Amino acid sequence: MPELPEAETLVRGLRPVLTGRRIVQARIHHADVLRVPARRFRDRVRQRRITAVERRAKNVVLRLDDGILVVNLGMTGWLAPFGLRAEDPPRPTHPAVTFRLDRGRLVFDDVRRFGCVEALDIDVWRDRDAAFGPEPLEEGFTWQVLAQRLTTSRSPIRSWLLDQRRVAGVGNIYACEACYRAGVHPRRPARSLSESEARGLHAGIRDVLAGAVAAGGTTIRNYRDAGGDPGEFVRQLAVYGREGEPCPRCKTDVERVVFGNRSAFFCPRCQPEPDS
DNA sequence: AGTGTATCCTGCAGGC
DNA sequence: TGCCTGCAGGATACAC
Repeated sequence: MPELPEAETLVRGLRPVLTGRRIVQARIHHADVLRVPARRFRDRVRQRRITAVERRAKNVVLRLDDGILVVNLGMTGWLAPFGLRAEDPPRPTHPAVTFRLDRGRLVFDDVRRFGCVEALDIDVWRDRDAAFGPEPLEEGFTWQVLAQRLTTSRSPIRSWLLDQRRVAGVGNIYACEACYRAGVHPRRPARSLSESEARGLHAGIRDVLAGAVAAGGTTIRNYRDAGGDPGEFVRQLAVYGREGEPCPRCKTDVERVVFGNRSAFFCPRCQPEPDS
């Protein structure tokens, strides 16, 4: 579910209320969101203070005074703060982990439990962090950086964009939307993009992600921010989830095609088929 | 190196 | 109403 804009929105809501808090204890309701035995996890976070709240790729990163707490939200993950804001969010329906804090509590809620919560040593996190591709909204992500990276791969551009080692934080919604904005068919081999198409894709990625952050993310079904509110970007989606509806630009019906196990949405006229 | 398939899990929408 | 199928914002492992 959550891609970069959703994780970023969540982080922005959590940062002011979690920074400086101390984890008194963790309660595990569903150990399958952990990667180590529950007891080991609890021991690693007990009495640790949260020193910073950040995002990397699609992950919520809580820096602790000793180690790092990384939350991958998976498809339906959500972090809900209670007793920390003027108003509490709605009660979680599928709590997996509850962190009791020195004031209030933080609940990791996850319907499908594809998400995961890990307490890592700083050096383990450093390696993990280094394996992600560039953050697309940071200054260093220029169109030249993207164009250069595209040249090494024959994989379809939509699949390429989903690989977190190549560019961090892009998921299926924004990959489809970025391809649309660039006028590039989602199945085009990455290295077949011309220089001007790479420029267009770069702009498409940045604009769609920045727009989605500004709108508080996209809520298709489950996504909620720290206050429990949905994101509004769904109204600005041009193709994702809009099979059979008119392309905003040329009015041709949007199509859906499945490859790499995921649906891709595109306008057959604005994003012509690759030669095959 | 790429692709298709399967897996984890729950919920919901649509067809009959 | 109930049952069935397919689908879902992610990530990974496998065989070919």
